[in-house]
Amino acid sequence: MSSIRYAILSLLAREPLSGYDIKQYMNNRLGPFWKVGSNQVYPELSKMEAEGLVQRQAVEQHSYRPARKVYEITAQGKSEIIDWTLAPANFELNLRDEFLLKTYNAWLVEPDNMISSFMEERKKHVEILETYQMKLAELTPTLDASNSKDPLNSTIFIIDFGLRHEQMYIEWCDQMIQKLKTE
Amino acid sequence: MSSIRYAILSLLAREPLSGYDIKQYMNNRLGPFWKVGSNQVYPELSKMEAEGLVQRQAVEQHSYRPARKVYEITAQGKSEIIDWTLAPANFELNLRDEFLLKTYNAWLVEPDNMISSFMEERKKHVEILETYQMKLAELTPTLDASNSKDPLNSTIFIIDFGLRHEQMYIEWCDQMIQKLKTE
DNA sequence: GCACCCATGTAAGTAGTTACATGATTGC
DNA sequence: GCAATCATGTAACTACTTACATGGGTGC
Repeated sequence: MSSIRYAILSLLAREPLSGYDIKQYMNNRLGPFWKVGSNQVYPELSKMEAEGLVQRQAVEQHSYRPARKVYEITAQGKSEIIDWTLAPANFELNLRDEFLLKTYNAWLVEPDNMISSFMEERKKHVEILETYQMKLAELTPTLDASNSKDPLNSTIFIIDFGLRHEQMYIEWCDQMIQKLKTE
Repeated sequence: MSSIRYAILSLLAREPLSGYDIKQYMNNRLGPFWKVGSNQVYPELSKMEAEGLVQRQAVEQHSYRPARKVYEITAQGKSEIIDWTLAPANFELNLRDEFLLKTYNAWLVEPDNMISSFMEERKKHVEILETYQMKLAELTPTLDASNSKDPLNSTIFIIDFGLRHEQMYIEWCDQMIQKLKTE
C-alpha cells in the first residue's frame, strides 16, 4: 500500500533528481501532498537502484559536503510507473483530519468557542488557497494546454484539486459558523 | 500526533461502548473517517483505564464468547476531551490520495486511458456521496437543529463535510475529463 | 554569533496494517 | 457446509515521525 516508490518514480519521470531534491519536492512543492522523511527516501532509492528502476548519474562532489547523488529513471522504471498509473487506484477514504474530529465534539463546548475554532481553521485554509492560486498563476502562462504530453498540464490538474479542496473547506467553515450562530 | 485516544474519547463522550463497538464505529459509521485496527483499540483502552480516563461497566458474559467489556468515560476523560477539542488543531495538509499521484502522471499515458480512470474514480465517489446523503436523510428528521448540545448536530457537521468533499471530487473529475477531451 | 541551507545518512520510537487465534451463533 | 458476525486479543510487519550526526557556506 505504500506508494513512496511510485511517488519517487513519478518525480524522476520528469527530471533527474537527488534524494535531497526528492524530499524537498514532496514536502514543499506540491502542497505538500506526499510528505516523506529522509530515512524513507535514501534507503528506497538504494533498493530501487538495485532493482534497476533508477540509476545514478555523475556524482557532484564538493569536498566539504556529502556527494550529491543524482538519480535518473531507467526504461524499466518508466515502464513500471506507466503500468502503475494505468492500474486502478485502490480506494481509500481519507478524511483523517484532526479538525474534523474536533468538529465531531462541537456539542461538548460552547458555540462561541466553536465559532472561534472555525474562524481560525478557515484562516489557515485561505492562506493555502492563496499559495495554490499563486502557483497556478505562475505556471499557466508558460503552458501549452493543448499538449497532453507536457507534465505541467498534469501538475495543474492536481493544483486544481488542491484549490477546489481549499475552497470547499472554506465554504464548509462559513456554513458551520452560520449554523452555530443561529443556534 | 496520534489522535486515536481522542477519537476513542470522542465516541465514549456520547455513549458507553466496548472496544469492538469502537472499532466498528470508526471503520464503518462515519465514512470511515478514522480507521483503526483492534490491536490499537484494546491496548489503548487498557492504558486509558489505568490513567483514569475511562472505566469499565458491568461485564456482559456469554460463556461461549470473550466477555464484552463496556467502557464509559470518566469525569477526567470528559474534561480531557473538552480541553483537546478547544485547543487549536495542529494543521496537516492531507492530500495523500493514490489517485492524485496517478493524475500527476497523466502526461505519461494516453488521454483516453486517463479519461477512463477518471470515470472509474468518479463512480466510486458518486457511491460514497449517496451513502452520505442517505445518512443525512436518516438523521435530519430526528433532529432539533436549534439545540447545540445535541451530538447529532455535530455528527451532521462532519457528514456535511464528507458530502461536500465528494461533490468537489466529482466536479473535479468532470472538469478533468472535459480538459482531456479537448486536448 | 546564530540560525538556516545543503546533502548524505542512521537510530529510535510511534502509528498503522494485515493476519492469526478462539469458538458458538446466525443466515444462505 | 460455509461464510459472516460477535468479541477479545496477540504477532509480525510496514510505514511514518522526530531527532541526531557531519560540516562548510550564506544571510541577518
